[in-house]
Amino acid sequence: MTTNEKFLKPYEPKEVEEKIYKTWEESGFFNPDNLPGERTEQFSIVLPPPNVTGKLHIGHANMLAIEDTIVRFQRMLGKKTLWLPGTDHAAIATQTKVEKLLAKDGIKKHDLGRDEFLKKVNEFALDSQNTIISQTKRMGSSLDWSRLAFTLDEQRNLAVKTAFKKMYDDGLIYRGEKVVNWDPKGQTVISDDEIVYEERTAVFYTFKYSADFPIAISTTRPETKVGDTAVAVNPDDERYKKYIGQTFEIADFCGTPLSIKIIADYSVDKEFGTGALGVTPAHSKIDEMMAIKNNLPMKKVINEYAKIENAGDILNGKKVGEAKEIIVNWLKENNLMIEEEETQQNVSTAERTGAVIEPLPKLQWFIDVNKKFKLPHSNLKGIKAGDEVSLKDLMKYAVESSEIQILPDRFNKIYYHWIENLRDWCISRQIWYGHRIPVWYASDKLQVTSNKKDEIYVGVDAPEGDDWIQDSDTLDTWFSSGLWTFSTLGWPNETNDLKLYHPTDLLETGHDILFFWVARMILMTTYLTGEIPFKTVYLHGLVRDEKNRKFSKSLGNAIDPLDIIEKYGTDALRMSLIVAVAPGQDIRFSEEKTMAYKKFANKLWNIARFVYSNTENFDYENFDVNNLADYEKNILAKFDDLISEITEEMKEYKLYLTSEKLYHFVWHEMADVILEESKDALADKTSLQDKANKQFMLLNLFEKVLKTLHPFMPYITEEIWTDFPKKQKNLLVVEKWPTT
RNA sequence: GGGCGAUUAGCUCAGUUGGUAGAGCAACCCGUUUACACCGGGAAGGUCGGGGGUUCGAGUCCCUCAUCGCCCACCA
Repeated sequence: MTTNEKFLKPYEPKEVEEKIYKTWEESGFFNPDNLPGERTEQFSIVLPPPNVTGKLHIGHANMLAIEDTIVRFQRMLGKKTLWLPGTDHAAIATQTKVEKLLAKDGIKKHDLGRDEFLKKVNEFALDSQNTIISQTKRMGSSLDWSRLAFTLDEQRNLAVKTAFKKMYDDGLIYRGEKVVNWDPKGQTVISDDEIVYEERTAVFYTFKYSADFPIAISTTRPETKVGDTAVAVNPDDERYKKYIGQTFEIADFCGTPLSIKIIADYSVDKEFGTGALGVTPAHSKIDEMMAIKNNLPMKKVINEYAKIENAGDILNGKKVGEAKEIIVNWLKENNLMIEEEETQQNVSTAERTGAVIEPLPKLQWFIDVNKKFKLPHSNLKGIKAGDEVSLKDLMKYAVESSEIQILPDRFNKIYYHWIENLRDWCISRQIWYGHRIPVWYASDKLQVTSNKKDEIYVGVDAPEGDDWIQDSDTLDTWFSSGLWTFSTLGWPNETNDLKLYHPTDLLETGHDILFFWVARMILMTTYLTGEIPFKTVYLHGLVRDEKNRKFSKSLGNAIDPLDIIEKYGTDALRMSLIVAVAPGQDIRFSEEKTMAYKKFANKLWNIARFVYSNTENFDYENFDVNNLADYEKNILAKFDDLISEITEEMKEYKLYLTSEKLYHFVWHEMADVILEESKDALADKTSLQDKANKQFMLLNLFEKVLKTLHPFMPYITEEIWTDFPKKQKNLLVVEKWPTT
């Protein structure tokens, strides 16, 4: 097909995208080792690994569009550019998904056993990974596939075990019996960050434990009251002062004997409820703290199935909901109920399963975020090797020192606030899919009970001898994600990649995982490598539908990016997700906007047709620029000004501004004005020199347009570039960004 | 309860360090023998949420109020 014939039809994305991506892959240029020319500066970024739970959604498309645009820009600037791909095993999410799939065939995971079940999960994960990779490619992502990583592969497992052992040896990982967030549906512990609060109306009951008990208390959870071991009052409260220190024996509280001590605590609000608080140490974190301070016994009365235990026969074995009814009725029958009042309450639910969280005391593994230790190596600003710091300190300093810059910067405050409220991170999970905790116990029983160092072996490899039993739990998925910037580069081995590409330049991700992921990466990386994980964090917003709702399967409003690509082409989709979308701001996805950029692609296509067909016998490369008239010189100079402006913007990741400016220039200046004003000369209505001047100007502008637009619209620009009249040229991917 | 964001053309949103308001879509008029109807030309549309302040000058900085939204939190 000749150049002219090709451009006679409207631009058809489907016909070029697959072909062009193949050309890019075969060129090897996505791998920084293969990039041409002398490249002394590096630019590196890791892909936030999508969960292997299924397909990509429009949010992923948004992320890929932004990152690929930045990466292509940096590569064209002449940097040794690495964008490293991977996927996340997403422990709980993936396991839950596979369990649901198996349930359709009537299969339960315990029927299969751990090994068989994991085989199924791995098959699913691999399948899902393949889908994700092919979808990612369709977005035009210039990822170095030769370095593909998975959070649960062997190399990452080595990193995880190494990190765990080091933290254990430094006393930063400990095993402790504490009140944790138990998910009765998922049958596992979850971290504080995996809790979602749901506002519900509840009844606030005010009652006495028994007729002779002097103080009334209020609660929304009467069913936990069989586990009470104290009542706390404010020490300044005149009403209750005289009881402080006394212990009351209650022979029968709904069939259960209670022993209640009256304690004093300034955290109790005199004005709230009755001004007295029933303390349930085993089933509330605040109560647990009070119990520790006052040396109160902890009485576990709710088990892992959210059923009552260790109470009287009336309640034992009852679900918490039933137990509540029984106790409420019992209180009424015995004239102990004083008041029932409706109130709004925040109920903790598990992010993944939706189950109501049951706080329970359990023996689990934690990361101590407050313990001071000596940082062995440090390239961090303001912290020397050997300085005493806590993990919290590290997380705070890294951002406070501006060594890490968060965009937009209003997220700094949110980040600091989170750190201040951060409690020890519970990292063990009672699920099968994930990194097995690298801890072995001297016997089976010890796994359930032991907290003593000499009965526990922690190591990268299993201990010698047959008697050791490995902990059956796995790690929170964010533990391995936290290592992502350096585990993907080969850590703990001292690889060349690690030296060249770490710290990475940018982390681009959604603001919804600032705590889950960004903060954990800063924690892990500063501690384990003495470096920051990345210099800049670019937080994008959530993509919502036209009615401003989140995309979800249950709403049925999910958009498959592949359908959009099918209709409008990848370049149009990318532009619609980038133009005028400020960082951190949620965006409303609109097909109309995508349509507008499909038209823009066609506009560009027709400019190509016009420029190429009007310069067919023109010798672009040997044209003497001194012959240009002021008219052309001014136009070219003006565009050069624009280029310097957008180059600076792009370096500051302001691609939402750049894309709009380029769009405006191409359509409303180049096409609407400059092309029109060139027509007379091109039709030989003026002089030969004028015609040549215009021909040169058009080609020169167009060359720069294709290059500057390439990061945003890689497919169409690369395709048009193949016909550009230059003898010496590379693929546009590795052409030099035009700067003056 | 604390923190944050938004409020700009009918709709969805940009507006970089303060210097006479921008885009897409929609709506209006005109135009089609060639780069493009996935188009062109033209016109219309905003006291930048209200009020106050700083400044020669404020969409932009400060204060205050209102509405909507988000995040965090142990009032049991």
